Amino acid sequence: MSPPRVRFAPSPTGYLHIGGARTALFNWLWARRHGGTFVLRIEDTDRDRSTQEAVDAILDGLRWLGLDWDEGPGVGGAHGPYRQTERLEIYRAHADRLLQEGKAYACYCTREELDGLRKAAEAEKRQFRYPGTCRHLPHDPSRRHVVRFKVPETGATVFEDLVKGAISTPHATLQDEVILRADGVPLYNFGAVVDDVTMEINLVARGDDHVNNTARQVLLYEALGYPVPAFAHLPMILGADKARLSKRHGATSVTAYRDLGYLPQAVVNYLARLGWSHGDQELFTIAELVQAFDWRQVGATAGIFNPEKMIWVNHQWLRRLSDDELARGALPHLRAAGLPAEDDAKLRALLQQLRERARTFAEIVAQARCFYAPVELDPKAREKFLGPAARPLLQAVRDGLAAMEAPDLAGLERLFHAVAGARELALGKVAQPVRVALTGGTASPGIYEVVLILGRAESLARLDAAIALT
RNA sequence: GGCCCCUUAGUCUAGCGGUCAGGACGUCGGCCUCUCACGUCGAAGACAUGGGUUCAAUUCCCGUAGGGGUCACCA
Repeated sequence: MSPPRVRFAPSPTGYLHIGGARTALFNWLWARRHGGTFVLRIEDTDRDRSTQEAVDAILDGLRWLGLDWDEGPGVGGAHGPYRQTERLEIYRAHADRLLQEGKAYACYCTREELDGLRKAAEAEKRQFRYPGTCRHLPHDPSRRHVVRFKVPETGATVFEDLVKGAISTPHATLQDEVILRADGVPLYNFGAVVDDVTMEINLVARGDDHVNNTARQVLLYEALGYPVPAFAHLPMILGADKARLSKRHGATSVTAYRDLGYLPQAVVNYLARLGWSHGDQELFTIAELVQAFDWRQVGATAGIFNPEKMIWVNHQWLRRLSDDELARGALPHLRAAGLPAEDDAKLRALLQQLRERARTFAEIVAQARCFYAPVELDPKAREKFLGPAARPLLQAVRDGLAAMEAPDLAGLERLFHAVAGARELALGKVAQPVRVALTGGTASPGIYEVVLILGRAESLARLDAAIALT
């Protein structure tokens, strides 16, 4: 088989969403696996809904995920342009050929007439189908017209889908559809086919909301006399209620996950495993994905997006980050939250503690807050741990710490054990009040680490403040 | 509604005629322990349903039910 030429062809009507990202990912993986070409094409023929901002947002999302394209906007290529609105002559030429060969015809029906017929059909609870009004009319180029493709009335078109197997569509369910508007802008099926042909795409992988378009497209390839590419239709990604994933289900844009503090390789990992598998393996590096990906392991069933699993995957990758990567990744989020963090020893020590406890950069920010901002006392924690009984304990720890010139792990351990031991208390009886005093809450890294990260002076200050409250 | 596709635990999945139906997220419990987390040990939890085919069906075929998709001068 010749090297794959695959494409991702979003229409720029919004940001890059989770489903689109997975489609792009699978295409990209296949191209990279086999040394093929990944083409990015912008399908902006819906002029009312397409925007440049959306184009930018989509490119932005793809770049963040690391899905680089070999041909397309910004990088060019031998099959450009890569925006459909810049390819109008190409569609026109192909439509003219179909017209000349009698495989398509000019249709003069107005939108209003058609809408009327549609409404009538609906009133009678009939399935609307274009009646073929203009199918045999002589062509009059001077009249405003669209171009309609002649679909066979009988028979069926069958194609072999790489993930779903043979799919058959009876022609009776099809109709002579419009392929070119009066202003020369193509409709989806025609534009996609002409582009895929001229861009030499040999495998079309897309969401399975396109299965019903495929027969029409196959018919178009055949009418145009071009080879039909292979098809792979990926099952939809659904929300927890099994409805198509939408804003109702929470964040659906890729960049939202970036802002929420997810790692791109984690998003890629999760998305890859949603609908594809490789034995029992859950965690994949990008390189492993490229090496293992195959259409045969892509499942045919729709998948439900599970935020809990994705956050787990993210945690796995977060924990595996090098110290440098972790600091570099966390810093922007810390700063964005208004915390005066620097890439210094304090941050490194903190992150070392947090990487096991926080699953996203957002959680890192939440857990780092009390190390960079004044203590926000949790009322419940205060009530339970900062009562009168805590006073002598806090005082003892405070005095012990004040007596240490350079606190270290061993010294602190001795101090806490001494304070607890002298009163025959469990260590926790001392550690918890101190924890609340230092962090404001009941959950944190180990108490010695907390003291060390805060530093002697700040710890003493917080202890004093807490003692004053008891 | 027509047509197309799909159906293993709450979720993602392994399975490709004979398995105690495996793994992962989540959930619950034990251990570890200064809290949380990590780690670790363990538990509950699935082949939608009815017919075939076969010595044997989760696996192959048909029906039913359920879910999804699609029926535009949107993509």
